[in-house]
Formats: sequence, structure tokens, C-alpha cells
Amino acid sequence: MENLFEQKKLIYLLVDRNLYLCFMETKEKIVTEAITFITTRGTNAFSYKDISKEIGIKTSSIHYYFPTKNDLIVAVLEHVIQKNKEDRKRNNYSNMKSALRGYIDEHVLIREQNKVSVIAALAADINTLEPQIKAILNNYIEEEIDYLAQILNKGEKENLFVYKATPRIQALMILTNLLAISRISMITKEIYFEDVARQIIIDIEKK
Amino acid sequence: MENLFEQKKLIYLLVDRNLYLCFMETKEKIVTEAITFITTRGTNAFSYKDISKEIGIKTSSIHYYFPTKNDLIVAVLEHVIQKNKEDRKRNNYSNMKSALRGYIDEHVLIREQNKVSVIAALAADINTLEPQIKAILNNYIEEEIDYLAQILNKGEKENLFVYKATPRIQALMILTNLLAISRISMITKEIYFEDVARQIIIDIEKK
DNA sequence: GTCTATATTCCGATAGAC
DNA sequence: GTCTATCGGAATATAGAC
Repeated sequence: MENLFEQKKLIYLLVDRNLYLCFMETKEKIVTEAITFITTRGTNAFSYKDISKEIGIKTSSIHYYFPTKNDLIVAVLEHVIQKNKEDRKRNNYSNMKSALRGYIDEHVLIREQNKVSVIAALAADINTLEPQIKAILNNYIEEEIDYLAQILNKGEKENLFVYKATPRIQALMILTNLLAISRISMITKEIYFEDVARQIIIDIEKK
Repeated sequence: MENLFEQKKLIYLLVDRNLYLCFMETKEKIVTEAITFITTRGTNAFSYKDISKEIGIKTSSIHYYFPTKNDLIVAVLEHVIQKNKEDRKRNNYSNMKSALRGYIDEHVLIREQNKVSVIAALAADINTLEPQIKAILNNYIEEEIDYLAQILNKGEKENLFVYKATPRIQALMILTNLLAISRISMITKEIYFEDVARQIIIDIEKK
């Protein structure tokens, strides 16, 4: 008999500015584990059995919540998009230098967990996934570019940043730096991640 | 009975500055197909059966040449590294501006085939591959950084390029731009690839 | 060197009891 | 909502005939 208590995952819940400690619903546990597998091993290298073992339920129970693997991946993607939106709404950056550093820190946090972003993870398997995923991912990436481009644009107008490209293309340059260095620094020296992260700031901030 | 002639793949062979048209050996056909699958679908989303169907032999015959999938991936990696080395030896760039554009064109060529580089492909699956692959890939990436850094360094000394970073970190910035935009532009607008490729040049070349 | 045949394991998915 | 049981298929890999 397994220890059921250990299988329960604790989460914090924020309601009306009060923080509650509570247990995750099964559905949320599944999504959480799926995110970990997708962002470490990739979409085609994890199975319902992997999740099953991790949270102590049978694979058929996972199929109850997510009939197909595609359903699960869609749920993962929408969960991450939603959470990302909420996190950013909470952050109220006083200036665009902080906002840019905050954006980079999002990637630092992922890297520290030896993961890659969900964008990088799903992009790698895009030719094996349903068109639906591609459509959602496309929207998500465009929103990421918009978000970063707005920071760059405001920062430029406030005389904090200087760069040659348009805000959107500069956003693309920075986003691609971060997405790829997350991968590369898992194979080569880890310090390369910090080198790139630092250089992004150096290249763009006015001294 | 299948048409055996159709299964034969034609290749050009360069011997003593003479170009010969000849047939590929089975072993080379397998590697060639494996490269296509790995750089389009990923390491964990293709099987011996896929290659088998493509070149018209049984999976057991593939196992004759490459007993395990790891053996095949190692062969793919070493083949690509070797070919890349030869290609670059043939190119004799008159100046470092051409050399940088030539480097970017290597990625353009891959993108035009709707593939990603072998580095990007294997990096995505690194946590599911044997340590041996990681070691070879590490060397390969370091050589790529060295190659690009040397172009940047020479170009800077020839007063053609200007950039703030060290040559090696600048090489990392450009390499990550190219690796990630290859992926992203398969999901979003294809034009993003050209936008980034153009911006790399704009940002670094002295006018 | 290529084949047939097969072993083993795993995967996504479903039916039906509780 | 979770379980047992099972299906159909696919994957990697091997043995042995030709």
C-alpha cells in the first residue's frame, strides 16, 4: 500500500489577497507532471505511464481527464499561457530596465530547474503534433514577441535602451537568444547561459 | 516485386577534381534518411521502420549496419560533422563579410528544406540520449562557436565588424539567433527567419 | 548482406466493475 | 473517479535461413 499523503502535492492558492495552503486536484497534478516531462524530455519521450508512476494513479485514470495525449498537451499549453499571463499581471515594473531584466529572469528560473520553456519544448516536436497545437503555440509566441517588443519600445522612448532593429525584430533577436541558449547550455558549459543573458543587457542598455 | 532501381539514390562523388555520378551504398542511404527524419521529426519520433519504408529494405537489414539506434545517431552526427568540415574547407572566402554571410547561408539552406540543424535536433532530445551523444555534440558545438568566433574576430580586426561582446560570446549570440529562429519560423510567419538573418548582419557590419 | 520470423517491451486507448 | 483487464499496434532488437 502506497502512502497516499506523499502523492498529494501542496500548492499555494491566492484568494482575495490571502494565501492558502491546499492540495492539488488530480487533474492539476497530471498537468503539472506533464509540464515537467514535456519541458525536460520532450513530447514524444514521455508516456501516461510516466505520469501515472509519478502521482500514484493508473494510466486509465489519466485518460478519464485527458482522453488523448493531444488533449493533455493542449491543457498543458493553455495552463502555462494562463499562468504566465497572471504572473506578469502581478509584476508591476517601475521602469523598462526592470521589465527587461524581469523577462530574462523568467528564462533564468526555467534554466535553473534544468527545463526549457514550453515554447522551446513544443516547437521541437511541432511536426509530430496536431495542427491545433501549432495554432495555439503560434498565438502564444506572437504574444511573447508583443510583450517583449512593448518593453523595448517603451524603454527606447524613455531613453533607456538603444538598438538598431524595430522593436518587434529586436524582441525576436532576444527571444531566440534565450530559447536556444537554454538548450545549448545543457550540453556545453552552463556559464554560456549567463554570458548570453548578460550580453543581452549590455548590448541594449544605454550607459 | 519492387522496382529496385527506384530505391537507389544517386549521389555525386568528387575524386581528384572530377565529378562522378554514382549510387549510394546502403549504409549511406540509411544515414541520409536518418538525417532527414532526425532534423524534421526528432530523434524520438522516427523508427527503423520509417527508414525501412523509405529505402526499401527490412528493418533487420538496418540493424545489420547499426545494431542499436544509438549507433545510428552517432553515425549521423559524425557524418554531418565530417561533411560540414569538408564543405567549409572548400569555401575560400575572400573576406570576413562573405564568411559571415556564408555561415548564415548554411542555416538558410537548412531552413529552406524545412529542416533544423542536427545541433538543434539532437539538443532537443539530449535528456533522452546516451551520454556519448552529448559528448560528441558538445565538441561539435564548441567547434561551431570557434569557427564563428574566428570570423568575427578577424572581421573586427579588419575594421569590417563592430560589436561589444568578446568574439566567442558574440558567436554565441548569433548562433542562438539562428538555431532558435529556424524552429520558431516553422510555427509563426516564415519571414521571421529572414528578419533575424538580416538583422544579424545589420547589427554587426560597419557601414 | 538481406530476408523471414519472432521475442519483448511499451504505448495510447477502451470496456466495464466498483 | 479510480480501478482491473485487455486490445491493437508499434518499437527495438535478435536468431537463423538463404
